[in-house]
Amino acid sequence: MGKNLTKRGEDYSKWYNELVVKADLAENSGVRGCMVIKPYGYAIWEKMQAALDKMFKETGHENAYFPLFIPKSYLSKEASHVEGFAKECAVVTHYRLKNAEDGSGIVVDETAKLEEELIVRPTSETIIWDTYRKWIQSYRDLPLLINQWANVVRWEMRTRLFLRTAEFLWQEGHTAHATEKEAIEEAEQMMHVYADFSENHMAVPVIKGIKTASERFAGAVETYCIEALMQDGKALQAGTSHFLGQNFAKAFDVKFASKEGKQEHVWATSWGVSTRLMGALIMTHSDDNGLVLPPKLAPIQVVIVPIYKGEEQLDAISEKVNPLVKSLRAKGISVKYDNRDTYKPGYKFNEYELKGVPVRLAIGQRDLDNGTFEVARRDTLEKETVAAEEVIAKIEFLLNDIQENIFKKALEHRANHITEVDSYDAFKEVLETKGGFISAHWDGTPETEEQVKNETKATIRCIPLDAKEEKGSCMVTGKPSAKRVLFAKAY
RNA sequence: CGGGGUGUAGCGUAGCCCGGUUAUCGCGCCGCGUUUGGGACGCGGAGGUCGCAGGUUCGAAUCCUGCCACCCCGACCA
Repeated sequence: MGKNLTKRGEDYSKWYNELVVKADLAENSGVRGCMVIKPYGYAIWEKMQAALDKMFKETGHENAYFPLFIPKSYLSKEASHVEGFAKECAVVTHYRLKNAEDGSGIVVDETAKLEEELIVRPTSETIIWDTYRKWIQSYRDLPLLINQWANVVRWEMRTRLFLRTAEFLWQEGHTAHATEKEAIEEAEQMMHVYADFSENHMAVPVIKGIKTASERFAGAVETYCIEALMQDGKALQAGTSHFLGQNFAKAFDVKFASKEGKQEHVWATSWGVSTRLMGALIMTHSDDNGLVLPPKLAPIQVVIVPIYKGEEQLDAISEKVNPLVKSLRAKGISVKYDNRDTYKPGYKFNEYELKGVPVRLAIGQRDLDNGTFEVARRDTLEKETVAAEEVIAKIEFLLNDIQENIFKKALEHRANHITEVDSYDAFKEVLETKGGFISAHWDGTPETEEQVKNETKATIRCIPLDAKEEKGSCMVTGKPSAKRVLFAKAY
């Protein structure tokens, strides 16, 4: 690890992969492009799930579950959807194996060929809309607001832990509405929910915006997104919410009888975030000592490390620690008292720093004598000695303060890495030297976007929602432009 | 699928060009003892189809052929 964090390019990639492994979050499974999420990593995902799920419920959504397998014909019903996903689908063609006649092992039983191949879902729009047709008859059945927690498979050429794995965990919301306006509001609402989660739970600042036509989801009319900026100056799409118009309703013939008694196609949205968010979390906050977790998502918020010689001292320490653990837990704070005698304190300090535990308490003979604890915070690595009777208040303060502080830090970093440019030369210069988001005028054509991508590898991350109207001219073609868009190299 | 690279113990590696004792070292693991306020130390120990299959040779981790896997760069992508 070491100084790699502040560098760009390959070093950062290496640092990230090493950090993930060392912090015990995940590993390559040996199955092409798939990862094993280890218990500590999964505990973070569970915290994210819980917080998101609560927000979905608060906005009126319910959870359901749909099949993993999708008949091939479903996928082809929506033209642009199939085009977008066809190249990365795992396909089930047979349903049985048998022993090879020459004894060489297990082989596919060719007589067990499926009449119609099944696709392992790369996303569930098609199978869900096929089901919605049966569920929706009347305007009284609308809106239908459903979310699913699931795994999906996309056969990516190249994969990377958390950021792009062949199989990943996510949630996908799929809603049906009576009116276009309501569906658009839903798509916008979920983008705001994602932004809220990202900033207030993950402490990752994001920019809300809409995607250009070429970056749009396959089958969507409009794609809303939140874009985050990593410490190495590359952008990461953290979540998307799509207004699907009537595309899927028409493809799957989902109609409802309106109040007026007319048959109309419903209006749809879909939205999702994935385990990629964990990648965002890691790459936004971590430093050379390891992970830095926001207190709201840390599986362990406080760790207590005893420093002792012999059993007697440990007992004396435990006597002080046990009631503290109890009262912290009563306040809903997750605490680990690490009294393992197989590791030394120094080892434990490093271990929990690597794992990003926000607050660490240490207590030894010196503290017993003085009635104190040593309190250390992960974000700044500062340590101080706190009187035992003040320690709970101190912990509560720190959990809030760390949450705010790491967000502020990330926000500052991002603010320093949004650069306005007015010429293509300046654009290239900033992209090479500083990276980050580049705010520039664009003529609105896919051709120009494509040209920039081919020449610089930067793409338009989004047209920010809050972009102010500003007359300008495209940095490439000089044609008129009404507002600036954000370019960046992305993961 | 194109271009490059790498496969040696759980992990990271030396040895390979120039074939020749019992395959190197570090981390980790196990045992005993001393340690414990920032990744402890000493002594002892276990652990290997040198990616796989052929070939050359008295002899192959090393040379040759074929295959496989993984990594990096492209195209693709949450």
